[in-house]
Amino acid sequence: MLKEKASIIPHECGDCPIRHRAVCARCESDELALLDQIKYYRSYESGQTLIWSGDPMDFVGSVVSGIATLTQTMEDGRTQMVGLLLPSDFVGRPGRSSAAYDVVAVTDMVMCCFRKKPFEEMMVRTPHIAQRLLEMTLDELDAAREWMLVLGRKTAREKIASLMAIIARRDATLNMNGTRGPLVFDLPLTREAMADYLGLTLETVSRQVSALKKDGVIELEGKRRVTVPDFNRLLEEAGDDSDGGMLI
Amino acid sequence: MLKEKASIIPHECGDCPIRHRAVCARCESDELALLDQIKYYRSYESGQTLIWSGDPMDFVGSVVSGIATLTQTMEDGRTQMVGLLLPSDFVGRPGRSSAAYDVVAVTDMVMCCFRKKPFEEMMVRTPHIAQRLLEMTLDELDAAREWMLVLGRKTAREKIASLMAIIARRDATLNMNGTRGPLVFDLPLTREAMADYLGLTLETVSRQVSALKKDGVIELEGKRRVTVPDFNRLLEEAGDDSDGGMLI
DNA sequence: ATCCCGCATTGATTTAAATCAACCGACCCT
DNA sequence: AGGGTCGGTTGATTTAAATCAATGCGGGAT
Repeated sequence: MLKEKASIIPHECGDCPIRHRAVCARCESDELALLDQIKYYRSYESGQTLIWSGDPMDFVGSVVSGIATLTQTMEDGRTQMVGLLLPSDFVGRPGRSSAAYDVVAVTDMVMCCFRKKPFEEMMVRTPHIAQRLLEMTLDELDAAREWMLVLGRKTAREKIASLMAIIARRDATLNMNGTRGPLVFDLPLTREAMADYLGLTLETVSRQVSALKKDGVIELEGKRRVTVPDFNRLLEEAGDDSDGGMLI
Repeated sequence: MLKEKASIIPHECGDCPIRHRAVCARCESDELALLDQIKYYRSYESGQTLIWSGDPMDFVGSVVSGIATLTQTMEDGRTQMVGLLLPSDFVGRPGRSSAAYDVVAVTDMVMCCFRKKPFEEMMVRTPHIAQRLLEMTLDELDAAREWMLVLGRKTAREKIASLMAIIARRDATLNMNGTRGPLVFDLPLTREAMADYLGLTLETVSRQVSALKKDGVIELEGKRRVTVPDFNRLLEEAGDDSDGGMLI
């Protein structure tokens, strides 16, 4: 792995890839200029822990590129993923002094950070930021509740199918693949991370992925590249209303 | 059950029991006066479904008294509770036209409702409302993530203990029982509702409640009234850091 | 009283997923 | 080339919880 350390990647907000999806999405250009003054970029390597649960949190920020996980761990080591952070997702909670979860990079990533204090002050004066953050938080809450159904009531096979459907769907929206026909995407997670997301063991994940492949629900190229020949079939396997949850 | 139908219970906001915890908590008296103009009360009986998933939602509101559940149901009937609504909790999502979950009263209840349109308009002009709603939504998201750990990684016994701990804790904060010594509270949920919350069957819930009782972790008076002689013991049984999650 | 009905408990058996364990293959590093 | 590590697969066995099945019990209604 070539570790060219491009540790500071300055952007103009104007051509920021997450400009219209992140917490700044609703900001006018004058508000953006203010944010611009307090922002700074940080990059992290795959595998790095950005934030440890319980640590003081002196910044918040947006994922610009790459993927991270939010996880909770019990004393005996059992871990549950509670969030998957994709580009434009917000990290940290204004008004909270210490982190509630571990945040771990699963790919190399770049974050657009704000020191917490100035950001909080700005939030009070800039309703557009609070409005957008509310909207994003409500979306996250919906996603969390969707996952509660997956974790509490679905079988291992349905869980895997649900995860595939979610990744396929977000991949389609992120990359604007409005295409009919087979969906192709890369799993951003290891089998173990998938297990932590789904409340399973990695062996069960491996078995159920193999089973879905054997049954033609998915096709695999290597261990990470997935093709879904029939998205509705996948939704059926996920136990979802086969049209209630169409793309977008 | 005496069905005296006190269907309209007018309150002045000034002496509203949830005044300082609900979505209006941060409002100044002039803002409160505006809310007062668009609010109305509705009451529901235990067992009544306030809102069906998928239905158009033309109001939002706050639970004034009583308890309701938020549930998701799969086609084959498997159901998962995804939220427990207590006094001061907010129902509905500004900006969403149809309900995403069933909302069911588990006791008689009173709601303080706002028609969605006027409420949304008011939110734009009244940052105090949006700020408070953001805060409440972030809290709910934390609670949902806590539940994801419970659902994904805890054993049946730990799940029951976790639920008891949560109910005990909220009962203590709601009723200001800052008392040392044994906690006493009533379970607001049937065994089946507990099962739906925890991703278990009602038989397993019943067995594990009996087991916790046999082991002296809880005491039961009838089927609903619970005494917790040692809260730290309960937290241990829940698999929680035995002091990380103290009251408040 | 007696008959329900909804809620709850308890027991016997089955089963889905966890656990324990071996092994594979790709990639990296001396 | 050889050894090591990491991520992944597959098999055998165990186990926690689900399922199937009775039974208990308290509160209305008749």
